[in-house]
Amino acid sequence: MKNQELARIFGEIAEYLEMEGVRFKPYAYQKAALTLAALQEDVGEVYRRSGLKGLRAIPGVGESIASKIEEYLTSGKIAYYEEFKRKLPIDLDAIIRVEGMGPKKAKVLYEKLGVTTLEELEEAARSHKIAPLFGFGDKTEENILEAIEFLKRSTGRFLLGEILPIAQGVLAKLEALPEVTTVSTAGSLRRMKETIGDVDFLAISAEPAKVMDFFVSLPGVVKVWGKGGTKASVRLQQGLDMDLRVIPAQSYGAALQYFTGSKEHNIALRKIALDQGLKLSEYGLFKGSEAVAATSEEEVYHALGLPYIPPELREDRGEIAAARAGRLPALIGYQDIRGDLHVHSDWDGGANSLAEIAAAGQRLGYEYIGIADHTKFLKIERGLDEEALLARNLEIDRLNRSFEKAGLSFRLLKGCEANIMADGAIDIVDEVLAQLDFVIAGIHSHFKMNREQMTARLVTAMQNPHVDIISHPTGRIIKRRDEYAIDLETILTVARDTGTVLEINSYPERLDLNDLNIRRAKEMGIRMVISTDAHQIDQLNLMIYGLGQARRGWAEKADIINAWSVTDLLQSLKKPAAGQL
DNA sequence: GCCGTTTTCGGCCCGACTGTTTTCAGTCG
Repeated sequence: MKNQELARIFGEIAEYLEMEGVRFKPYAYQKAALTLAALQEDVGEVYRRSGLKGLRAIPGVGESIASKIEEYLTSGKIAYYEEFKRKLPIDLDAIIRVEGMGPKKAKVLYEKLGVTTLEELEEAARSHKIAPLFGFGDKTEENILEAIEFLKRSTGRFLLGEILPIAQGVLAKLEALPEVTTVSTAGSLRRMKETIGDVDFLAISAEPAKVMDFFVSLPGVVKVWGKGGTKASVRLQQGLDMDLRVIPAQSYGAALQYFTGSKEHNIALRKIALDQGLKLSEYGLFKGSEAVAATSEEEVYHALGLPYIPPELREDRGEIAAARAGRLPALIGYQDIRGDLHVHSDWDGGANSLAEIAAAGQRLGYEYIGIADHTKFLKIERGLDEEALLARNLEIDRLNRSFEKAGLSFRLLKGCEANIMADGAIDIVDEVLAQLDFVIAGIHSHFKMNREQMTARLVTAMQNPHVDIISHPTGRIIKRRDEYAIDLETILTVARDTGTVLEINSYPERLDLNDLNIRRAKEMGIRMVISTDAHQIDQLNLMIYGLGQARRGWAEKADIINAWSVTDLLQSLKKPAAGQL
């Protein structure tokens, strides 16, 4: 699938055009890049099916970009892009990551000083060659060096799962201040993106100065970047930056909308405003100088003729068109989960007993928890063999009887997370699989197989009538390991045809399926399960991260089997074919 | 270069900040 490669190339072309000072074209290429990056279908498939005409039907793709896509698909290169790279052989990607450096400055530094890499940029600044240039100065040179230092130290974006607990702690402290009327997070955190750059807070307060003082002296603050009357910016010892803005109550909604983003969503909204003779900014929606809407987000959306759009959808991935057409999904809610189907007990490498897990599940208000212990191939996790699985089942039966006797509407379900071997076989015999309420199967070995083999391996597993769920289907570990080489279209098609459920794994490093894949699966009518993969009961709380991704993937209750009652859930799983038992 | 429930030509997102300039370009979010 070439979508991401093409998106990257068009994004770079946009930067090159920006360098040349070309007007408007960069915007067009940028838009095409964003559309391609978010496109569900393989662009090559679109081309094979409907040719240039099909490509041009993609929003933001016209005659010129369509022919460039064609050129790339047929020859592997785009001459227009190669020409730019030849003329301006700059590592743009690296250089514009330096705060304050953009394409224009990069071009000047290349032409005057021959700077093409981050190292050369640093060298030029250190030897004071930049300050004397026209349009630059001492301060710019200093800032470049500081920004490069920051880049070297920073680890890039943080996992949502690392940041949300920290942000919730700060939020609670701000909420507790008597001077604070209202406070909320904004930005990518509020949209539940899988990784977060920095954290934004917005607050209403009659005494902003006191709130600022409190914010910059929070425990864990190691540096105050800036502190003014209504805005402060700090760094925490974890290396994370946080911003706080105090907003007047009358424009809080417009500010919350604005600072929640995404940028692309906001741009699209402002266009709608313009079409209606209105102007949208962080201060409100204006007709001339009169504010039409500003105090709440709902008001802003309604004044634009749209229903409220939940933050998780605000990525300019079609949510505005859906809102206009009255076809926004009724997203699964954070309270809709009725159980967790992927929990490891101390029968395998997990930390807690079945009774402890059941008690934790009841505290969460769950109706069921599925015990999905590892199976025998996974020695390192003390995976269970057939005999151990059956013994564990007896204990689950015993516990369930005691819950029933106590009048509790809670039960443990008997499952396992079996291993999909290199040939697609499952490491537990069918007779035992058939005695479980559900079977999850996942890949835990041989990660480096080629695309055909890996796809065939998963297809074989899904065709097994005992396999109900595939865990962490793509295998990616954020910032550490890429997806397995798989043909996801084939996987999705077979999942649909065999009625196999795909997991949305809530581990912050996994979030697998991710938001875009969840959306593709949903559109194909594939059912999913949001699971924590908890190895200790504290991790049952990871559910929120999977839920966030499910919402970002437009999932509704009907798409997520553990938002259903235990009866509906069990009925929806595959039945072993007759004669297989 | 793309696009059109006003448009096939004339538009294309907004405001603030910074550092450099004597009125503004570049960058950022």
